[in-house]
Amino acid sequence: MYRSHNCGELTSKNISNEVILSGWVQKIRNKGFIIWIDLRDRFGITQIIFDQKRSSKKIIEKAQKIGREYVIKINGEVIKRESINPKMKTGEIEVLVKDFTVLNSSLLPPFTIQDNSDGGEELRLKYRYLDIRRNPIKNNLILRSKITAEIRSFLSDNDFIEVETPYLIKSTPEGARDFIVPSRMNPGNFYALPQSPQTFKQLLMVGGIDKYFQIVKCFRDEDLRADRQPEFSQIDCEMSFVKRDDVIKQFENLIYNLLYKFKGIKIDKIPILTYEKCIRLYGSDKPDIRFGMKLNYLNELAKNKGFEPFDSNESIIGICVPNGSNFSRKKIDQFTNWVKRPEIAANGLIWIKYNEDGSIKSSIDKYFNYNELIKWIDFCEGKKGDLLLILAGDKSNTNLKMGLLRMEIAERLELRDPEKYSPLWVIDFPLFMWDEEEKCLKSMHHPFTAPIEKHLDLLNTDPTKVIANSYDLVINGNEIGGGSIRINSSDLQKRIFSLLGFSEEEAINQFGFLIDSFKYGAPPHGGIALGLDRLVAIIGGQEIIRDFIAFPKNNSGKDLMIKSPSKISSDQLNELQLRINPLKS
RNA sequence: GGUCUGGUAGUUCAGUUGGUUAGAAUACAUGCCUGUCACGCAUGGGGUCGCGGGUUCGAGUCCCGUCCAGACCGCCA
Repeated sequence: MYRSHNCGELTSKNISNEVILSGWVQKIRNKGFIIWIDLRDRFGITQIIFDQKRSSKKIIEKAQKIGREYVIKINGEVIKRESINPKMKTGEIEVLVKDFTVLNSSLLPPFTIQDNSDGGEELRLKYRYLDIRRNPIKNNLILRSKITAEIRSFLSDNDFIEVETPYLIKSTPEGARDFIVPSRMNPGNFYALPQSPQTFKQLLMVGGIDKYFQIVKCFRDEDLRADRQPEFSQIDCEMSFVKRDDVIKQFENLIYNLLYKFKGIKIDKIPILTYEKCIRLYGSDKPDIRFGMKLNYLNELAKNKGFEPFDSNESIIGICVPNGSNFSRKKIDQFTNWVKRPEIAANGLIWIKYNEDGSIKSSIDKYFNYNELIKWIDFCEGKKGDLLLILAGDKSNTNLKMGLLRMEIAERLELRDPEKYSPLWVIDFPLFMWDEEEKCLKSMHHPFTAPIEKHLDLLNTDPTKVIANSYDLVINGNEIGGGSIRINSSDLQKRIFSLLGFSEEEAINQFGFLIDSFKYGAPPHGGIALGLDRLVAIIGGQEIIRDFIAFPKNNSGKDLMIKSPSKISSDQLNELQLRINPLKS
């Protein structure tokens, strides 16, 4: 028997019990007359003790050879500690070791296995199996497991059934780059890994499944970010005979349940904002609404007053930074430099301090008088002590730049409270956007998204104005999920493909199975997909998803532990009838 | 594909204007310590300064190239 108890459960109730424990050596405190070892397993830490007075010489000598991260099995008696540790769950007791076995020794780990490890990111990924022994990672995985279980039970209770869809599917030009898998039995042909089970879940609706879900891996061959991995998990759902508000209501309940169960927070009804309003008020389609600092459009007040930077630009936008009037010149310059970086490429940042004493100090004092500037501050809903920051630029992107600045300021001022949760539905996205590079329309969401009913005619006259019957779920500035009511008519679907520049032949070739299925009584349907990794990270109070995934990829899409991706043998290439043809760079 | 930042002890980092034997903390080893729990004290070992080239009397430090890592932009229907 390896253990009678785990390392997290013994308390003063167990005093004088004979127990067997197995685990890893977390920490050795050798005082000479006594050796204490913190023994760790998944459930916790129990202090075990070797004592000159109470243990045999042989055991103590043997104990001297134990090292960090050795796996040992001990048996002994639970005793009350002479000095208790109130910080530990098991802090009232310790186990006096009668005998022990080294089950396995350990090399010295390359970083400390502690909550605050000294290990850097790269090293921790290379030795991920050691990193997982640490509480922060282990607890993230436990949280993920619990959230996943909760989601499964919620959806099952709501009559959803889980159906698996294939991973080896067909590559299509729409959307992100596919990961490609060569087919040995069909040389020269390739499977693609799914970016989402989109078409399959729609076919399940045609198949009468009605309410489907799947917690499913999806794959996108695009560059990584803190919140983006090439393989990621989605809570993929689809429902039949629903309208937008039915889907929103159903998943609002799910989010309510999760935040209540895991954070103890009862959220109000989730607000709904249109895409147009999001962009106008926040300069983003995934705004963080935990804090204010909304965008204000100052054209009417500030233009044509003889200040060239305003007069020569299409858009003048201000935001009020709460309690920003006491910022040093240096701090404001940091923001100016930030917006001047090539990623933002603003010309400059104008600042106006509305001091606590009612006075005003600004970078444009020479051009505007007190009364004018007060009007601007009023217009931007500023109050004494605030700082008004203004960007001027093109109509098309100045609001987006201001949106980025808004987030940067919030980040630096720590306005993004990790204990606060502000979900938001964003609706009424445009169905299409114009791709300037390829000179064609692209789907904003995906080509199976239905337009809102009253815009069906607009498809023929002005497709860029058509609003999609879609919805995104945003939490704290993170896009957690998105979905739509789908097209279920083969004619409309064909029409959309044609607007996207597909020839009839291409559309049939790539999505004929879906278009055909719609001819056999496809019910009205819609759904949503939530990013599980992001959702778990957000509930875990973070925005970096990496540590909520057991074995993630690094910034360059590599697994540093197994060293993938890697070259394959020439035999494997031959079997697949493939040849590597390096392109000149 | 682009911009920026970094690479020095097992680990995390410091290293001034280019100048003697490259440091700290932590980890590790040894010894001491009669209740530790971030134990304490003493001693000790530990370096291809990412790699290659250049400038120089002299390079961890300056220049060029390259590799690796991270953040961001593009990209991510």
